[in-house]
Amino acid sequence: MDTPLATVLGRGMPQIPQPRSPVSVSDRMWSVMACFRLQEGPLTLGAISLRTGLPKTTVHRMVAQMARSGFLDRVDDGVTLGMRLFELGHQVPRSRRLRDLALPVLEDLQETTRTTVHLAVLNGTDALYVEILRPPRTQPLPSRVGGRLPAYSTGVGKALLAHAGESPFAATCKNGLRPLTPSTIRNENALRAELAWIRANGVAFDREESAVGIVCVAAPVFGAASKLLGALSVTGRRNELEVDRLAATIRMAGLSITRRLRDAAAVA
Amino acid sequence: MDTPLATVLGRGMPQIPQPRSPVSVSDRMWSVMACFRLQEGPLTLGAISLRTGLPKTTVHRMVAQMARSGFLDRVDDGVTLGMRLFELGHQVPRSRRLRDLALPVLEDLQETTRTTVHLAVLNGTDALYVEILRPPRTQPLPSRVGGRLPAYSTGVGKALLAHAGESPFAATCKNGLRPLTPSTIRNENALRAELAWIRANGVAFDREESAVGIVCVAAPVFGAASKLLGALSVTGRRNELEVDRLAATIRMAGLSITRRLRDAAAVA
DNA sequence: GGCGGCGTTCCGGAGAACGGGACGCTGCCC
DNA sequence: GGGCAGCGTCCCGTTCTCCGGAACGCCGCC
Repeated sequence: MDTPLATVLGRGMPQIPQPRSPVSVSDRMWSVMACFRLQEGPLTLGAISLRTGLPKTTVHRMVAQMARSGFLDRVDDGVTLGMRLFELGHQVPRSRRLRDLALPVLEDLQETTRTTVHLAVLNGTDALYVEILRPPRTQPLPSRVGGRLPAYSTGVGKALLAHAGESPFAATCKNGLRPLTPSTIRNENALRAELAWIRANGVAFDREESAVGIVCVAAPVFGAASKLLGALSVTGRRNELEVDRLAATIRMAGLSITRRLRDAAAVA
Repeated sequence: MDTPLATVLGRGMPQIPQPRSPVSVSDRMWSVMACFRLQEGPLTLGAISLRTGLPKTTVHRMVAQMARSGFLDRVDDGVTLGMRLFELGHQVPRSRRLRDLALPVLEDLQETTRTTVHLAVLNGTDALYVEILRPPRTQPLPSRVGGRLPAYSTGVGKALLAHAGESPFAATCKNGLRPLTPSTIRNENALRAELAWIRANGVAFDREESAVGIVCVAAPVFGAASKLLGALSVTGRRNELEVDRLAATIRMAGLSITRRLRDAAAVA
């Protein structure tokens, strides 16, 4: 994500005239798409060239091709991600199946708790939000469907990390624990202990670890063969949400979804 | 969409040994992604090879590259669309901006009418659903976020088509009007008249034209400079929804969103 | 008029993509 | 057990597509 393509390409580092590691077109296409940021308008070819480190000519050609294929859209003065990507994104089965089966339970949870409900999956070392239900007419929290946060710093993320086995944990430690707030876990051993606690108790708490003033309770969701599929959480402002009282409710919701997933798997 | 890649590639037609029209990798990648269908499990390499018309070896290599880039995910026994696509799909600005600004109004509409609310944009000659709000605990309608239907056959679609200018209308006629139900408009002149009526009245009705037993009322949404951005609709079962009584409400909602979009554009 | 930035076109060179062919594996059926 | 169909994978010579520097036309601005 933050890897500048120049690194991947072995460019922008003139001091080392490496034979230039072979780069697939697929890599280049990815890097072009990845340089679009949320909350930004269209990008010019020049901007894309700058961000990817690809020569202007190359960007020109690739954008033309990708626009023909529908990956990108040409708008009045620039380029944006294309509607075909929107379409494809909603067909990704990993998120889709989970979401569809979890939705009724999430709705119940949303209605009984009157708070914001999150559903997330683990992607690399990040928690990636798959669905968010907000109570109508409230100041929305900053979380976004399709957005991601480091797993160790959020409730859903820790619930995921706790049940995902050793390798994501190791990767997390290797990446380093950068604190988002004063309360974010910043120590490998503390994280290990926290995850053990989460495994033992079936819920994860987030006490202002991802954003100041925001707290949350989360529980994991499993599929057939006890495979970790995702996690759900209830989130709110510190003075409006009593996380301890909701722990049992969230665990319950997690188990409900797990049950639904297993039943669906049995039918299919 | 339904174009077999073999055609694009000039393959599979041995009788004409054309010099083989040049095909970009981007096209091939697109065709690989496009052969995944909703409600389907993972595909094997062989299946992808079959659907795209690409040689097995080529598919093997491309899938490997695309999986490395995150476009695809390798699962136990096959390949699926990757989580990165999910992520990218949610950043597409055309749908994102519209959705974000329309959402509060859609929620109000959902709450006051207690029915399913749709938000869609025009993509080619199809209506592409960008957001759907369903009343909790109801039998869901078949529509899907990220799904598409021919514009001429749905309420939102006709509202879009009516205000999209001549070219989408011409394309629609060229594609042919395939009826989805006995009530679907199947005549070019009838469609033209219907669209004129919609422009004059500001709302579009769908009386079981896209699915038997399903009716809907729709209205367009415009942005700055009166540019058509999308359309919204309220949908329900024939015996539960009185479309005529809701016409004014939907028009009102459409205008509210239009206003919000203009205000937001003025600020930005 | 000079200039910086934009998007665009051209074209020779080269390296990534291509795909036929062959291999090892599994599961199925005679 | 042998044959076989289908799977994923690997090898490797060919070649076609991608690559990107250079140059161009265009606008808006000091």
